[in-house]
Amino acid sequence: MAKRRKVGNLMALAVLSALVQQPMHPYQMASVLREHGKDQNMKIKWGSLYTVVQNLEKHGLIEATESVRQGGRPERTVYGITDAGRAELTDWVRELLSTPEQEQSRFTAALSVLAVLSPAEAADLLAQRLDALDKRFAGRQAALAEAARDVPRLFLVEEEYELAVAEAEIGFVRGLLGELTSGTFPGLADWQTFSETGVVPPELAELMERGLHPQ
Amino acid sequence: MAKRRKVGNLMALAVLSALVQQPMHPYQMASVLREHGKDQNMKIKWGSLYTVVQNLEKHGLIEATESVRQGGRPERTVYGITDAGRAELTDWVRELLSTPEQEQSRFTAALSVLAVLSPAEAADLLAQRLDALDKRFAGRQAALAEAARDVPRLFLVEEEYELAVAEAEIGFVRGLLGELTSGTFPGLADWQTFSETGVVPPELAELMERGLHPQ
DNA sequence: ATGCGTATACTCGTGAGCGAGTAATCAAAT
DNA sequence: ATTTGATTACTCGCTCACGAGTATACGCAT
Repeated sequence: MAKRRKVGNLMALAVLSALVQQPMHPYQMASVLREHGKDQNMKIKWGSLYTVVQNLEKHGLIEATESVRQGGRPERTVYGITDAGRAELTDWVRELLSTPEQEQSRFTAALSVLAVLSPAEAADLLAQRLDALDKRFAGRQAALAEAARDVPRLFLVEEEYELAVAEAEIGFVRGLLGELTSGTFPGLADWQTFSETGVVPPELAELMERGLHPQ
Repeated sequence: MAKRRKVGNLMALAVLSALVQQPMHPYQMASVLREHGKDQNMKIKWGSLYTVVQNLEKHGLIEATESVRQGGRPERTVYGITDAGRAELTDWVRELLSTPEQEQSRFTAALSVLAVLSPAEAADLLAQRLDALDKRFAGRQAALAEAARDVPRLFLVEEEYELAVAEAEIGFVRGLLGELTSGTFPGLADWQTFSETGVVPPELAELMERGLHPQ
């Protein structure tokens, strides 16, 4: 599934959703997005913003409505969403919502090459991560609670989701770290000797040959 | 933090980790990665693979050791990792492991524009997602259990992590869906009338003006 | 012996993504 | 009065990612 969108960048989604409210010029989009806390999850890349706006216009999803100049400032082109744009927006949301897609996280990548470090160092680094995760989580949770006082849930669900996932990551890291520090992680001794001497334990060597995930 | 890597693509990490085992040529890297189930999380893009290998060589992290031709096949260049490459690998893993970075997920993006759909449709789509998630989760869990019979935990942690996160997502979606179908989601009535009539409830209109996340 | 499908092993062109730079305006400070 | 620093508002050009295409060889059937 996941048909190719004319404009695939997720920033395009944000732009379309901003323009549904009212027409605006690119820089204003950025401000609005920032106000709505979208920049928390998605850093605003200036290059992308203007490229995306161009592409959206090229594909008729938005259109330049007017071009204002105030003072000696560079001219600002105001864009509005078209019917095609509105259609694309809802269709896109429908797809994103209904069909999960496995995305590659950097932490997953790190875990998949965990064996290049020694167990002790891995534990140390995981402890650092856990610390950072805990702090960040507390902050975000507080901010969410604060916002929930006057913003309806509907506009906070994405943050709730992120926090749910963050909590799961914290749990996982805490668990793994616990196993490493308590020494209950299975195969810890083999990993230890391998990292010290570079010697691959015999039962592992055989696995290397035939591949880890045989069908 | 997160200093710019000379080669930033995560496929480079996979390549380096493959070359730590033994020198090989690009196509073999792909095979090895596929055998180790890396293609599950990270689809192998041929263009990227060869670009990444080139870049790694350019920056001295790997080097061409020999160039074999067998039969009339195109010549295969065999690459080995350098000391600089080994250093980069461990340094990179250290960073990835210790410092969390918030990544933008497509589902988060979808949730942040949830209001463009009607509550009923949102519920319907979330139900579809939940279904897909459940199926995929069961499959992956079974595969993990199967693999765990002869592969050490050390090489399965990344899949355990993914499953932990997947479980959290399932829980979140199930919860949200429940609130929508049972009607207990706060502000559901407002959302409903807005989606039918396009009328923004007064207490919301005011929020729009001053921004959702004021500092 | 010849055709056909599949595995091997890349190459190349396109286009997307983005950081760093630019330049004007405005407010406050010296 | 003018220097400084922040805010507004973009532009440019490089790099990177990647899909689709290419071409050869091998095995198996006809």
